[in-house]
Amino acid sequence: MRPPNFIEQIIEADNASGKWGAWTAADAPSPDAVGKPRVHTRFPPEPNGYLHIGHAKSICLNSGLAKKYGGKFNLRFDDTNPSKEEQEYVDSIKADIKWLGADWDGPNGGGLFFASDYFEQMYGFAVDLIRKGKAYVCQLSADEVSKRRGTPSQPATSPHRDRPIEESLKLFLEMREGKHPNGAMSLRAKIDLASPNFNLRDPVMYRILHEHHHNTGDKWCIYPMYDWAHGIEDSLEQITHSICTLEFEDHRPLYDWFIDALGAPALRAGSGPADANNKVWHSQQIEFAKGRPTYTLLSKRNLLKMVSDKVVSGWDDPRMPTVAGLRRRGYPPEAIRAAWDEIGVTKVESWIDIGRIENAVRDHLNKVAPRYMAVLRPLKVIIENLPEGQVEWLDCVNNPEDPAAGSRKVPFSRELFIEREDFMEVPAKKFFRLALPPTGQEVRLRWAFFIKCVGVDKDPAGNITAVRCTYDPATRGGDAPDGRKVKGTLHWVSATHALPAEVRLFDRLFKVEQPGAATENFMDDFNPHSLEVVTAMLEPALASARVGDRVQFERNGYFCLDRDSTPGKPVWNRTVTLKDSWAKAQ
RNA sequence: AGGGGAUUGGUGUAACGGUAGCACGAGUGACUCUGACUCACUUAGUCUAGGUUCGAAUCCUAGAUCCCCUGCCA
Repeated sequence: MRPPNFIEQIIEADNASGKWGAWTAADAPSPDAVGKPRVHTRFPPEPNGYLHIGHAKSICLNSGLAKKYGGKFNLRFDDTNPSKEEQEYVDSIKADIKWLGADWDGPNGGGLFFASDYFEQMYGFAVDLIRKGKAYVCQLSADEVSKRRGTPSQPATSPHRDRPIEESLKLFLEMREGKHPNGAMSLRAKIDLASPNFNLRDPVMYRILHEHHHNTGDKWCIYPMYDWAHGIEDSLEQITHSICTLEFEDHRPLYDWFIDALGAPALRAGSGPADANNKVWHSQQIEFAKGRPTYTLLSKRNLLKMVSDKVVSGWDDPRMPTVAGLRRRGYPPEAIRAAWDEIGVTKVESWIDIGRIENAVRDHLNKVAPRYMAVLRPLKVIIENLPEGQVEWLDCVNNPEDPAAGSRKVPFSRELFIEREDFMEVPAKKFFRLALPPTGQEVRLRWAFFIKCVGVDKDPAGNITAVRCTYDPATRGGDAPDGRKVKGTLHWVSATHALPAEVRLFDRLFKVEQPGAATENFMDDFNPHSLEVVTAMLEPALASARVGDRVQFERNGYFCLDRDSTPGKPVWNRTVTLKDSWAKAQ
């Protein structure tokens, strides 16, 4: 068991002290959770883009915590800015999260929410704050607010700060009623114009935006800002631990200020549930560091540029670090979850070796992916002592790691394909595969027969067109009755039964670990060879594969049937290669 | 400049005043009907300088380096 991370330590301390109270029969995630300490997390995406592997960290963290501590996990769309948000993103985010296995409506699900569902309550809370003298309507333009922001040593200013409460109330109502154009005024919290933390210099709570909202339509023309809205959303959903990334650390005083301003004066950060003394549920904001995978870009701007410049085929291009891309590439959600769990959660900003994530993919697929034989770069082999037309159907083990996976029949005939790189006329040192005599040794064709090379055919240009071999019928199944051993085992496909297929071999999108670090322009580091397309020969059993199926092509890697496949024209994506110590040694 | 954070092998992490450990990577070997998987061994670390202490990654002082903050974005 890995040791608890710092967030888990906080939760365990809270559970021990009873800070958040216990689940009641009315709201427990399950009957046996009643009376147990509350742990309630959420993932609050803004629906303005596609989810990527970095978001997956937060999703796994938050939903994993709910599961681990028998609590609840909410999916909540933080849809407070209609000018950037669209229904399309709501749908894709839901699909991605579901696929990742974060159960907002499963056993530890707390439900699906929208910040926009709280707009009316937020408005009421804002009026409360104005009445308490803690917020005011400011008629400075955005530009002027910015100019008057001050410096670390000079406080900000606003001429409207001491406006009478009644006047702010009236103007705020007019804002809501649409009597003023965008930017004419805003509602600001009255906090501290001289604070060294600029977030506290009377931050804007509401701005005027005459825009259509994907959820509330045209009901509103004022929209709450993140800092004002987020704590309320957490509070209304009785979130216990509000987990966000490091850049919100200096927003925490503001998060706490707003909740305190609404509740009892004695509230402190993470003070817990509402009770007689606490009018407002005060969630605890906790910040953790994002993880940046090497050879990868995650910023929305940069991903968008790759999509619009068409250097990738779209947001779900299998080379993209988006959840949709990874899914299409064949990454199993279990592997993504395992990878982030192994990597851990801290406040240290770090680079994540992309190889770790790939390893997690191999690790999972090794256990579950059925094996097949497919030749990526075919070289013809002719078995001279096997008569034309004769077909041997051989039993092949589907998954040596999983006896329950059973076996299948694979045809063996006079003409076969093997991998080009599995043959050398003159074998290199420690090359255990097929080679010309006298140095060439006997090799095994997997689950089939031992074969020996007896010659090669070449075209006039000297290119090898076929390798001539003989087989030993006594080695049927792949073992010699006399006990002799071979050093190499090759995968193969019967040429007459082979299924041609397009196979897309992906490599990293960038040539360097930290794209853009050297020249500011990340496209300087773009890897022009990140996609290679080959026509491979597959064993016939693969004909029944369905889109999304994940299999191992023996000795080649893990592959996933792409949605571009059409009947008779399959397209396979290489998810990840197998480790290859032979290639590495070369 | 001011404010908020961070710093342990190549990478990611653990330690909560008491033996610096784990995982990944890398290297070597064993095994093998996938040069995969698995197994064994090896490799390498507390940002710096002082101080407190029997004892410091941990506490104190000073410094260094890196990240974030002056949107009516989230």
